[in-house]
Amino acid sequence: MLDTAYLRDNLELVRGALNRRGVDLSTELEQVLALEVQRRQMLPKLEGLKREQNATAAEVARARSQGQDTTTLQQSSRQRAEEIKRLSVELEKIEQERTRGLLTLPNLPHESVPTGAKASDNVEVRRYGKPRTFTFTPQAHWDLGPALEIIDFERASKISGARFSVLKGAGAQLARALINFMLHLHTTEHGYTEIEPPFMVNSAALTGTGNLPKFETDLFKISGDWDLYLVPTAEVPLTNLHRDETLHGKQLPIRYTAYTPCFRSEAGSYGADVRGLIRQHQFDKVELMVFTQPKDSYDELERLTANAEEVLKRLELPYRTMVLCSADMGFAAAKTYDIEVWLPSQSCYREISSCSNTEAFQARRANIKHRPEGGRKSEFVHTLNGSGLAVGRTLIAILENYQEADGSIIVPEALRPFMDGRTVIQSQ
RNA sequence: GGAGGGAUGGCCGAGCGGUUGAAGGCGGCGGUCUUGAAAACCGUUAGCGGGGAAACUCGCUCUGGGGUUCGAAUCCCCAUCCCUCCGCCA
Repeated sequence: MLDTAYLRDNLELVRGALNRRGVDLSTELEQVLALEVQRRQMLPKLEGLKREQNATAAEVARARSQGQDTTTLQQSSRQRAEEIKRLSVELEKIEQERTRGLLTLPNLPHESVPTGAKASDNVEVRRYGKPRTFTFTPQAHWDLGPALEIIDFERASKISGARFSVLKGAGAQLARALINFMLHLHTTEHGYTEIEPPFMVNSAALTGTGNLPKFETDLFKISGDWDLYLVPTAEVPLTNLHRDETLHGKQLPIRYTAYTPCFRSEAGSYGADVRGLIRQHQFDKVELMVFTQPKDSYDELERLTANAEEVLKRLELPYRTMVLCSADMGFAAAKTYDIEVWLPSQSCYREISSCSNTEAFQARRANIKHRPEGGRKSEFVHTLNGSGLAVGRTLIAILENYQEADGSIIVPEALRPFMDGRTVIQSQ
């Protein structure tokens, strides 16, 4: 959510920033502005009436204690009460609409974000490792997995449908090892506290992160008389951990990591990545999440991104890091780095992590503040999140990058302690 | 699923129609005393939104929403959450 005071004072800046996103939001913006003007006209009027009403009530009490007649006072007060009632109803309607409008406006891109119109305008900022040269034609994971009997797509579709998968034997073990490896790295070396959150969240939590009200169709909602959705990412429960709280300045930064499954409807992605594990309705992810003071948030974004990249370095997987252009960023983000891992079968880099600074956008929605040390006034924190990493896609990258001519998979060294010392995955 | 009991400031806890934004305690902050500290004592200490350069000032807030009333933390209704007991249960 954008700050209305900032919006009023920097209208042209806001217009320009929103335009950079490549969608025309001027109608929504004008509507919010008009409602804001109305609100600021009505508020003083209403407060004046309330002040009079309070004074009258005190007067009644005083007159009574002196045994005086109060019927005239009470009469005028009763009339004023009606007027107050009428005005508050009107004001509430205006505020509701204003908030609704505000909730549908995306975050403003940071000034360091390159302007662009599409994904191909994203800018590479660094690259790690060299894609391996194969002496044979590398297979895709959707061939390798079933051949090794560690991924089963057919049985998954029997029990759940398309875009689901079953991991079996060494495949299941590999996924579990990846989760443990990532959590171990982030908790012992990167300073994150591990959280196991609920895997279902309510609509208030989803509004806090920006998934609602605009993107309900991306979510799986629990049917029946429940205000619950399956988590699309651990970002939602982690960010909302401190909803409606004022944190102490010295507590910050707070760093959380969590493993959760993630559930996404993938509405509108028909035909895209239909094969394999790339785009599933359910996938595992280890998430990184930071609450920080505003002045530190861009340093923290670099740190968090480096923490995610470290996973790939340890696994010796080639990757590149992109800064997303203004049009390719998510709704809540002010700046986003995507980390893309090399997939030999596709001869290209594919997204495996997305690390964002949302600045105060989510904090304002979720009402998460902090009181700076020594400072009097509380202010909103900045929140950051990133995948550290998507487990399914990491598993794909390992299968494809570590495959041998015979279809077996070498287990990356860093992972072996988490795989009971196993060094290779081959068919039985 | 059934039967009860709760929700008050950072925390504990009083208040149960009229200067109560809220006693008291704890905690925090400042001071006196002390070589320093502790103890003791004194003082101070909620948030949010308007207006104002500021001093300050107005409004809202006792889980949330609605109602009664000139006036609600206090009375009534609804919701949410928590607790206890019973049933069921990984």
